[in-house]
Amino acid sequence: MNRNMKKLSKKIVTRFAPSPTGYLHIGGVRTALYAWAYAKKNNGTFILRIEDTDKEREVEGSISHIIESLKWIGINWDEGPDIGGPNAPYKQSERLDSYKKYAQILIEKGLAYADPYTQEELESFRKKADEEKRPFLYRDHRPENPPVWDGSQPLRLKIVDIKQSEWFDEVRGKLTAGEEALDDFILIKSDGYPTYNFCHIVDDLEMSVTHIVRTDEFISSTPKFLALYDALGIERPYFVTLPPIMAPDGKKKLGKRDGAKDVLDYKKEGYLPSAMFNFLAYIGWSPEDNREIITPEEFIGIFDLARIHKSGGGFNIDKLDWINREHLKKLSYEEQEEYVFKYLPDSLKKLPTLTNSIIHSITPIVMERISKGEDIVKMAEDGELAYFFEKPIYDKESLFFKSSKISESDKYKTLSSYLEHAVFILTEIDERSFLKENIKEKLWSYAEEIGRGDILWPMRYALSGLDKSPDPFTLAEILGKSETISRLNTAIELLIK
RNA sequence: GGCCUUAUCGUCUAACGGUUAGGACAUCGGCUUUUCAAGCCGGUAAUCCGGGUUCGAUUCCCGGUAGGGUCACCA
Repeated sequence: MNRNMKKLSKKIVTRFAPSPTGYLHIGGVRTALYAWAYAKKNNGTFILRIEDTDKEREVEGSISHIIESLKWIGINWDEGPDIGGPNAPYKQSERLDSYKKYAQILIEKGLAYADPYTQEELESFRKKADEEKRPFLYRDHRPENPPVWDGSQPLRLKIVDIKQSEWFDEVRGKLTAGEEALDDFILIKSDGYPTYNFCHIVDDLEMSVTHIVRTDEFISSTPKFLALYDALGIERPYFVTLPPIMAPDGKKKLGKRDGAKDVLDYKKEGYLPSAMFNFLAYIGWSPEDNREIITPEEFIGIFDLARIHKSGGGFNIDKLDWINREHLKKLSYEEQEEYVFKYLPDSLKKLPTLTNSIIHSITPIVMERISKGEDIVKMAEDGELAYFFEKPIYDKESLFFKSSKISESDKYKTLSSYLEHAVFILTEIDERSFLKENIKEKLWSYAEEIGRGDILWPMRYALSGLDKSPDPFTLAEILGKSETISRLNTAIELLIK
């Protein structure tokens, strides 16, 4: 099947092509997400390709880390370095023969030549141009009789048609660039590896990539790519330019230096992959309706290149937290329990009092107070969970409600008598009916009689030992009848001692 | 600096010549409530500036301003 036939069949092929220079941050994942979603939506092919032609910047273990990151978010690929495919290999360092082949074609066409200059000579050209306040262009120094390329020197593309460039971008529309954007760029470095500028085009050609999805930093070099497409006589792909992701201050592009974290850090912090997916999908794209919460399936269904934004979107952690909450709410009860248990500190997990039943009971309480797993750790550290597992310790003065109507004289005796009465009422409740609604109902008229705050606050405090906690009825149900009464009696003893 | 590109509430965005400029996050207030959280209801808040085109500009054009990108033997 030749290229024209492929074109006719209109099979959409996109790719994500990271360099193995470290972890993947949200910018990279967002790019992958859009390329993937577009292929999925159109029943096309999504390829993962590793651009490892810069051996100096390569970081050991990056590839598996990148793969793990993409998989966590739910992105899968039809062809890639780990699973192979019809256009294998998918690591550029293993495709050097292809690049040599196309380089040879260009040499034969007289469109590529060896660069005879040393790095020092180039540097002085640059410096001179800089001093004269004009842009440096290699082609101003293009050698008249370049040596035969033997592989030890860089191979450059000879730009034969210096002109204004013009192309169409699926997001930005018509784009243009001045002549300065065109220069004799390096195709193959002196170390034998191709440059990105060259090899990504060869690979995209050989892998039949139809849509190039990437961020806007490549707009400036697109004229060079166009020159290469022309030199090789190949058809231009569709360009899909994504807006940059800005740092939280909205002032500059988000980069690793500005705190762009490894996406897997978000996993560690307890963000759900579906929430991260949702969040990333909305940095640079928005749906026609006003929905804010979206599943991957829904996203693929309504994703549309025409609705990709032109301007940069900021990274808003508050919004991510909110989205994560919304996704947490959508989890099943069992999943929520697992989630809560997962983030409990080991110190709590080891406690014999930590039963499945307790986990079951505290899950809703925890879930409505957190937006991510890290918050559970924080709650535990702040002692906001401890009272479920061990008896609270507190000062007896704190048992008194702030706007208590109890008179100062005999206040300990008065409050202890209130609590004794509460214990009496609770004792009457059958163990099986020791549920919050029931407890509240039984206690309510007495609470109304003496003043709600004067009994509900002390009760809650006796059960939790904290200024802030869930309501006493909920606490009583979770702790159970005997523990509840035991803790109330402890408070009574403290008061009358 | 050259070239390119972008511009709506504090933040992210909707609007494809005619809307009381909509929504979300954040924030503030109210309801509920013994406290916290959650929930519900409500408020404050925006078209960068200046010219055009048009009966009418957030929207189209030009200029300015500000932000971003890029000018590598990095991708």
